[in-house]
Amino acid sequence: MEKPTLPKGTRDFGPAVMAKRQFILNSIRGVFQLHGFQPLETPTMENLSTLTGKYGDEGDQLLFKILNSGDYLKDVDQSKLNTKDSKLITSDISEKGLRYDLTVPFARYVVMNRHEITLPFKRYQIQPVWRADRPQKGRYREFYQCDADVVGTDSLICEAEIVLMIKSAFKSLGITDYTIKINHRGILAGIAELVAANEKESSLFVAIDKLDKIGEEKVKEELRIRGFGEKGLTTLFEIINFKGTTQEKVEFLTFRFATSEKGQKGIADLKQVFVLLKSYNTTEDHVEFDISLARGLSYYTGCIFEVKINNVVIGSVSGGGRYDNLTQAFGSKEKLSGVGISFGVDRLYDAMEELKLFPQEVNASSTVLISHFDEPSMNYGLGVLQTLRDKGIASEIYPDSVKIQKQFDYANKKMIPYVIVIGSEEIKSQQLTIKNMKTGEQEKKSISEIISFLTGN
RNA sequence: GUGGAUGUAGUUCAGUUGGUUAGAAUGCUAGAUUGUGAUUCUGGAGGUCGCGGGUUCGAGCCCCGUCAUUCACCCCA
Repeated sequence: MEKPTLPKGTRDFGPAVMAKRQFILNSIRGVFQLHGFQPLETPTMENLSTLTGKYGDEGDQLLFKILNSGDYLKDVDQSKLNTKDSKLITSDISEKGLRYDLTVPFARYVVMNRHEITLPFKRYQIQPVWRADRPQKGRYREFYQCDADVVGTDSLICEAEIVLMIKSAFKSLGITDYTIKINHRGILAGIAELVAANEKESSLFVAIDKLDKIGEEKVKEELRIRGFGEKGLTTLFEIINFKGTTQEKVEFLTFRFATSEKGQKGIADLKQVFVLLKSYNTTEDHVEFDISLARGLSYYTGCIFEVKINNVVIGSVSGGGRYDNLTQAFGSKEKLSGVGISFGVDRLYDAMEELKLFPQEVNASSTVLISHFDEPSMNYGLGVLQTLRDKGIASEIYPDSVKIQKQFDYANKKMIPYVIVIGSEEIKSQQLTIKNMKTGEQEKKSISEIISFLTGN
């Protein structure tokens, strides 16, 4: 028989992995709720018309499309079929696709439910998304995103709170060595004006975003190929190579952007965000104003964020920014500004695994296993089991009458810290043996003593 | 979409210039112990060497194809 396999880029999550994933998910969910965000879920599939055109040409190609049900070729024009050009007929044979991110479905939801949403609307969403690219390290075809977005306000308090939420989430995850990079599309636009990028803005942004990865020379090389002149390149690197404190960068750019309206706006926004952070009584630790941060998604218009964990070779674990026009793509006449952040659970997992940051406890399943020497003691154990569960102690009984070694092995494998041993002596004396599986120590206690021992009361 | 690497036991891997019956560790399983494990000892099961073809007297090893996994590019969480 053929061995079953998984589709490329997808994974099963066994109990040990799930325990750790849920630790991450619960931590992030807790942070979102603490900051006043409410949950939202949207369908796995969306109409293709909802998804296409929102992520650029590259993004459209990475959409998973769902074949129409039934006789999907029936109504396709024969001449189109004869061309054998699959792009021509995709719109005829597929009208649904899997969601590519959580922001676009959220925008769709806001437009559809505008009448019952109170602005500003703060929602969080934790669901898998799908992308049809080729998997590699830290890149999957199915992965989870944890998004928190606010729509309906231009307030930069939202930007500041994004920084706070990132800090708070990383604190509860135990990640200490990381950098929140922050920049502004206005600043990038200002740079583009200065180097006369004109129509080539996006290739300029893509190239400078790679600066810390491939280095100055390679970026220059790429930009020359894209048709940028030496004069522009000199100006560009004068700006993005500027080193200094946030304060110094702001002053430097204010000077350079004297004639750029967009650039000035970017500086003013960022300045304000840093002022607000101060009002929150938080430090600027981990926060870095990075002039070369660009981010690919074209819908960002204001501040942009990206979070990297240091000393781990993995892409960014979190990213986000402000977008002014997203709901307009769905025919909203009202201009709703939104700003959001997304955590990539799978990358956080990989990074935390590599840095050995998962607490030992997350693996524990039950607290107690009830083991027994014979059938009468197994039956007696059932009553004990129920008593423990009534007190909220996660517990289980070994369901077969087998030798004690096997029951202990089971407890060890499931990392159950305590085993209660029941035999004829225990039944007679009403004193059960409780064993600490780590130290091997054991003592006899009554059920009520065991309960107060395990619950710590 | 483009390029590289790797496919041998459940798992991690050895396997000589191509030579007889493909090994180890670990895990699994049964027993030294009829009330005590992770750390003793002994036995047992488990492999169409990814798949298909070719070269050869002979292929796990060489050649071609194919599939899978993985890394990088593009792009992205």
